[in-house]
Amino acid sequence: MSRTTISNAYNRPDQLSPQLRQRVLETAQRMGYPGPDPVARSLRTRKAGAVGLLLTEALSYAFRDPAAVGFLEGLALACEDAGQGLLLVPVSPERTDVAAVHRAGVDGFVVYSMPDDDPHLGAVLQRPVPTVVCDQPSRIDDVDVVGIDDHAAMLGLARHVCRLGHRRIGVICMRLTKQRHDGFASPQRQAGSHYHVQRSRLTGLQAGLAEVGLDWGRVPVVERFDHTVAAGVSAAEALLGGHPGLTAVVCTSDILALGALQHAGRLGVRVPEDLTVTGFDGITESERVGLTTVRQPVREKGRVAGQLLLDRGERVCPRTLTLPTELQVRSSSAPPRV
Amino acid sequence: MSRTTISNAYNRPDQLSPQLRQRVLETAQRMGYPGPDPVARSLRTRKAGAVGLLLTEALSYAFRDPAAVGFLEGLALACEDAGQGLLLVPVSPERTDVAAVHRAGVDGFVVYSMPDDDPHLGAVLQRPVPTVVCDQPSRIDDVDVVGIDDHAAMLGLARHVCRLGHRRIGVICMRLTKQRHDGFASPQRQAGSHYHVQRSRLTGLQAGLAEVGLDWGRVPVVERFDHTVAAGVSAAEALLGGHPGLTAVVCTSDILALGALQHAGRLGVRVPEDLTVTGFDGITESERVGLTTVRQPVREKGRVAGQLLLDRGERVCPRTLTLPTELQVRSSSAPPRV
DNA sequence: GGCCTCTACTGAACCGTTACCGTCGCGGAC
DNA sequence: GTCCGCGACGGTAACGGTTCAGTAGAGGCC
Repeated sequence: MSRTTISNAYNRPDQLSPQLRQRVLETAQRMGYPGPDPVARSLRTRKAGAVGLLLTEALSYAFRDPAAVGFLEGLALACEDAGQGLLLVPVSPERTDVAAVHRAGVDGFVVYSMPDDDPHLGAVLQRPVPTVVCDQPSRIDDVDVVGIDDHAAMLGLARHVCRLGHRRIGVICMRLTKQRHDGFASPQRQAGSHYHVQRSRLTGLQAGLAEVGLDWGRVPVVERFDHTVAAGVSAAEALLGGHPGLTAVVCTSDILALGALQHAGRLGVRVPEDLTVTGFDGITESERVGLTTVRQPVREKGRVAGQLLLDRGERVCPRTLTLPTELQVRSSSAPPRV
Repeated sequence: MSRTTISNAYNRPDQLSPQLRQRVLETAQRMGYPGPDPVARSLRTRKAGAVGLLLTEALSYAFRDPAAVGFLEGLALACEDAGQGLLLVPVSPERTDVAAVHRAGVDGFVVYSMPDDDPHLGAVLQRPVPTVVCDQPSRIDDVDVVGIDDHAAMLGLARHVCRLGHRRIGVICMRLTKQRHDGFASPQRQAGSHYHVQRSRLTGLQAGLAEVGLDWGRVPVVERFDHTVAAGVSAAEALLGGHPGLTAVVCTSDILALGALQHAGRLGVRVPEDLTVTGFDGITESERVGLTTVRQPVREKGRVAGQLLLDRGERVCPRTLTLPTELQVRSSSAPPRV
């Protein structure tokens, strides 16, 4: 019996008589044939049926960040709709081991918020498959980009804080380099950050403060490598400890802001009466605690990234999608005490 | 130049002289050869370099469940350590479309908490690759199993509640069938549940209540299809509305318990003075709100599942691992008012 | 009966690698 | 001078499918 007939029995039931098909399947069952091999099929059809995802860091890290999980959810949703798998590519955190990218049998890649100069990104671009980059500007041609306008969003938040009357403002931000650094970050360190998202948020903030004449060089910025509530606590401690007169703490993520709130609570500092605290992302928890923040559509971002990758008809020109953000003014921000 | 040499240039630098290798790579670059094709390589080496994961339902659903996210994190961690990818297999929620399982190019599968009779599970077992099943007993030979003892864990919780003196107890549980059903669930409906986890927790509870002479047939059990805080709220509303005399509400998940707490708060019912509420899972949020619950090591579960799949030396006999759980007594449980 | 069409099935060519083994040239030992 | 060993590289055959271009036979039509 010919191989073609077997193939048809599995893939094109209408191409052969039901009884022959039945006979083929029974025989296969009897002989312990497990059905067509997916890899061989992929080789021949030149379709892997899956999308590769490169996450920032150690995978485990991403799963603790609600924004990343939301993104993942949206992306998974898009893949599911298209019947495509989603392959989490193992990115060794420190190593330059790009082999995993080369070994990924996928029809396209989504790169989520990687440091600018990451070798993995380079490896992805070498691969002859379409790619969508998230939260990262791409000078590279032929690559779709989806993200938000971090600069403008943070500018809006800065204006809100300034309009309330705050002039003594401190900042807590996420990691700026791949190397661990916990402490105050100078303007040149900020400018040299590997992470586009953090850079943009800081420059947005800077622009906002400049509008009311504040000198960015005098604004204390505390950086934390870990992105956890605990890191937010310790950052707030360092910030308020070194600058007791601050009336507002602007954080570049909700997680860090939650930590700042927690620290204020322990200190007996009332929010917002004594201190204004703001975040960024709009995670679920932020609403519950009344955190003023910028909501960004993380789930939508993932979904759009997936669709951009999968729905490309014969589209050739790369697209750049900027999703809207929304300033969420809640109860953690108020005018400073006179 | 022979193909073998090219292959060696990429994969076995020690097998050829540096200058030849250099020449090969340069020529490849110049000719636009993107490096060895991962799919063809997989076909030849019979290794896909990835593990497939089947999640309960629509992927998107899982990402909202902290327990599932924790599991995913642990599994991703294990895969990352082994340099393996993690493929999220798109499981169409309602459809019996098993094709995605057949098309997944993976070296093994992890099946996470699927309904007993799910056709996808059957399709996985047909595939000639090792499989690890989670939170599900497996009569099937040749399959590793990892999970917790839901029955015993819930029995422990039940004893705690009974020892406090509660006798008028209501229950809120997650979905028992794939078909949507929101409302009270009779004992036979419980017994007919497709979800082993829910079944075990309920029988554990039943056993615990039986020890103090309570008739399970008289214990109201409210089922909710959606696993959200909002569903917990509405379930608590139905439960307390129909049975005003209850002194304790036992929930089979923390998420639902959070909803019950919320509903109690809105009602002005004090916890634990007027009402005891318990959960299950031990998610982060449960600690913050002081929820009495059973902590299960979700991350560890994922990690162990991955290791079981990847580390199997020449082990043949299937293994069953039962991870420990821990009763967490917090401030949401107390003796009933006299 | 010859021609044509249609259905049901088959043969052979690829898809892009890697594993296995053979060959070739060279230097050193006897 | 011959033989052996070794390092470096090349040839060939799978790996397990799908696809495309057939072919055999049945049946309809003139």
